[in-house]
Amino acid sequence: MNLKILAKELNLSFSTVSKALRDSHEISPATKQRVLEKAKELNYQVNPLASNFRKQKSKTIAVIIPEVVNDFFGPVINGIESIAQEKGYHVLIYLTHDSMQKELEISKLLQNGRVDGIMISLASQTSNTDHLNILKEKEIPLVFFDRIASQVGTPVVITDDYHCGFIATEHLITNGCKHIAFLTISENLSISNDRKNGYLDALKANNIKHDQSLIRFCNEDDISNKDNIKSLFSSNVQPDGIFASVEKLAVATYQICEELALNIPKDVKVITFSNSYMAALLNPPLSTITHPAFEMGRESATILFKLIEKKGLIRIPEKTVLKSNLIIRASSVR
Amino acid sequence: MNLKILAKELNLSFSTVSKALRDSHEISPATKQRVLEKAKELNYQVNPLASNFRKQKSKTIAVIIPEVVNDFFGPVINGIESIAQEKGYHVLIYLTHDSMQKELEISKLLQNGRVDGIMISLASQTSNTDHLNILKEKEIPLVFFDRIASQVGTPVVITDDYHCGFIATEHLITNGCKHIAFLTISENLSISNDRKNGYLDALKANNIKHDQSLIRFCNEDDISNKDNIKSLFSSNVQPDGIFASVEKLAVATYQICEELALNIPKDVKVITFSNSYMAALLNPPLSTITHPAFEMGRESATILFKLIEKKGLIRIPEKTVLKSNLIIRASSVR
DNA sequence: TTTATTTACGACAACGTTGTCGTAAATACT
DNA sequence: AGTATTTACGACAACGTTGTCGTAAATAAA
Repeated sequence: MNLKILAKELNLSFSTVSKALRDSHEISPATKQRVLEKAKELNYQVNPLASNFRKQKSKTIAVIIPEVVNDFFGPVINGIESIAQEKGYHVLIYLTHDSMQKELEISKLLQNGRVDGIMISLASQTSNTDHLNILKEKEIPLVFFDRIASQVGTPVVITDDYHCGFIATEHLITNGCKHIAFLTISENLSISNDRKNGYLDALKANNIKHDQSLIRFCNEDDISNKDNIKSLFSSNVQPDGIFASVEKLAVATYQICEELALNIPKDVKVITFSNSYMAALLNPPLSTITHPAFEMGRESATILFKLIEKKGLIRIPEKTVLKSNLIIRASSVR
Repeated sequence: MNLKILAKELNLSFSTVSKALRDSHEISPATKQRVLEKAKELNYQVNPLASNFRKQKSKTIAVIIPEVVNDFFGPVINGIESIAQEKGYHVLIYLTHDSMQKELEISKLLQNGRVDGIMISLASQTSNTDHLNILKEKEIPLVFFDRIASQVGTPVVITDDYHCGFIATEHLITNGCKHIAFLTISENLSISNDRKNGYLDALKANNIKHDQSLIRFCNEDDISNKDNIKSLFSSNVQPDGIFASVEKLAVATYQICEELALNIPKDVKVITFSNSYMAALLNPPLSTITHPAFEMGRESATILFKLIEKKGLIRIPEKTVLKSNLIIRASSVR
C-alpha cells in the first residue's frame, strides 16, 4: 500500500494524491474529497520512514536523563510526553545512568538528524560538555533542564535550588540545629552546587561557622553512602540536622538513625529534596523540598518546540526558573 | 556531508564507499582502511533517516505503558533500555494514562513501520484489543508484559499474580484476619483478575465465606477511592485485613486509618502489591508483594528482539512467568 | 475577442542510502 | 595456454515521499 497504488485506484497521478492528502491549495475540494475517501477505504497511511527522510525531519525528540526510577524524572517525562503528544511528536528515551561515557555515546547517536530536538539533564559524572557543544554547533535544538550546563548557551529550565538550599537550611537553624550536615552527590552538577551554596550562605547569614567535615559527597553505592553518613555521628561534631540533596540519601539517613537508635527529629532533624508522595507516610513524616517536576517537563518541552519551530526566530529566555515547594513535616521540627 | 562527498574525496564510487563502511566482503582490506580513515577524518556518519528508509527498518522499538510515575514501570523501562542499548536500538515511550482511546491512537501511529517492534502493558480501561490485533496482523513484533491480552496470540511476560494473590491472602488469614477486603482497579485487567482469583481461592481454601461487599473497585480519582475505602469501615462487616492490588490504594488505606484512628496492624492488617523501596520506612513498615520489574523489562525486551531478528523463526514460549517476592513487614503481622 | 491570470493537475527530480548486477582484472584450475 | 573462478570495484535502480516546475483548461480582465 503506497501512494502509487492509491493513485492508480483513483486514476490520478501520485503527486496529485500526495498533495490532496496534505490538503494542498493546488487541489480542488472535489478531488480532495475523493482522495480522502479512497485513502480511508484502503486504509492508506503515509510511510513515516519515507516522509521523514524526504523532509529530513523525524518528528521525534530525545530525552536524555540519568535514570528513570525516580519520583522526579518520572513526572518530567510525563510532562514532556503531554506536550509532545499535542504537537504530534514522538519521544525517545535515553538513560545515562549518571555516566559521562554513556552520555557521550548517546549524543553521538543524535548528531545526524535522528531527532529534531533534544532535552537533557546531565549525568552526575559529566565534567565537560564538548559532546553537547557539538550538538549545539550542529544547530540541533537543545534544552537543558534541572541538571544544566549553562556554558553551552542554550535555554535552560531549573528550579530555585540556591534559594531552596538557603531556606531549608534556615528552617533547620530556626528549629534549633547548630551542626547541620549537607549530603550531596556530585561536584560537577549545577544543582548540587547551587543547593550547597544556599546551604553555606544560610549558615553564614546566621553566623554559624561552616565545618567542611559536615559536607559529605556520596555516590551510586548505597553501602558506602551509609558508611559515610554513619561516620558523621562518630565524629567530633555530631550533627543535629541533616540536609540531604537527594531523596535516597535521606532514606539512608533514616536507616542509619534506626540502626544507631537516634530519634528523628529529637536527636537529629532531617530535610531533603524529594518528590515522593510517600514522604508524608514515613516514620516520622519527612520534610521535603518538592520540585514541580511535571511542569518542568512541560515547560522545557514547550521551549524545545519553540526552538524547533523557530517561528520567525523568536528570542527565547535563556533561563526559566520554576518555584519549588518547601513542605515541612515532623522530621525537621522540634 | 554524505556518501557522495566522501566518495569524491577518495576517488571511489559511492557504492564502494558504502560497502566499505559496512565491512562488505566485496571490498579489499586496503580500501576499507582508506575509507574508514577518511570517514573518521571528515566525521562522516550515515544519515539514519536515509538508511532507515532504504532498509525499511527503524532500529527503534516502542514501549506503550499506562504511566511512568510509578515504581514499577520505571525499572521496567530501565530493563528494556539496557537491552535496547546493547542491541543498538532506540526506545520510544508512549503513555496511555490508562485510556483506551489514547492506546488506540498510539497503536495507529505505529502501524506503518515507524518501529520494528512494540512492547505494551495495557491501559486499565482497555476492554477490547482490535487495535492490537491489527498490529499483530501487520506482523509487527509485539510483546505484552504484566498487563497482558493473551487472546492476541503474542508472547507475554507476567508475574505469578494468581499465586501471589493466594499466598498474600493466606498470609493475612494466618495472622488472624477473618474479613479481608480486596482493593482493585479494573475489571478488564489481566493482573487484577488473576490477583482477585488468587484472593478468592485462598478464602475458599481456608473456608472463609467470600463477601462481595469486601471487593472494591477503585479508579483514577484519589478522593472517590478514599471514600470507597472509608465506607468499608462503616459497613456491617468491618474488615480486619486489607489486600491492595496496587500501591496507591495501600497508601490511601494508610491515610484513612490515620483519619479513623485505626491502628495498623492491630485493628487492620495491610498488604499490597508495590515496588517502592520506601515501603520499609513507612509507619508501620508496609508488607509488599514486589515484582522483579527490571528483570521483566529485560526479559520482555529480549523476547521482542528475538521476534524482530527471527533467527530461523525460533519458537518463542508463549508465556514467561517471573517470580514475585512476598516481603512481610509490620503492617500485616500480629 | 484577445490577452492575462488563475485553477487544477501531471511530470519529474530529488532526499542518501543499500543491494543487485555487471564486468574488468587477477588468480586458480586443467 | 586456455578456460573457469574469484576478487574488487562501479553503475544503477530502487525505497516512498515531497516540492518545484510546467502546462492545459477554465476563468477573468481588457
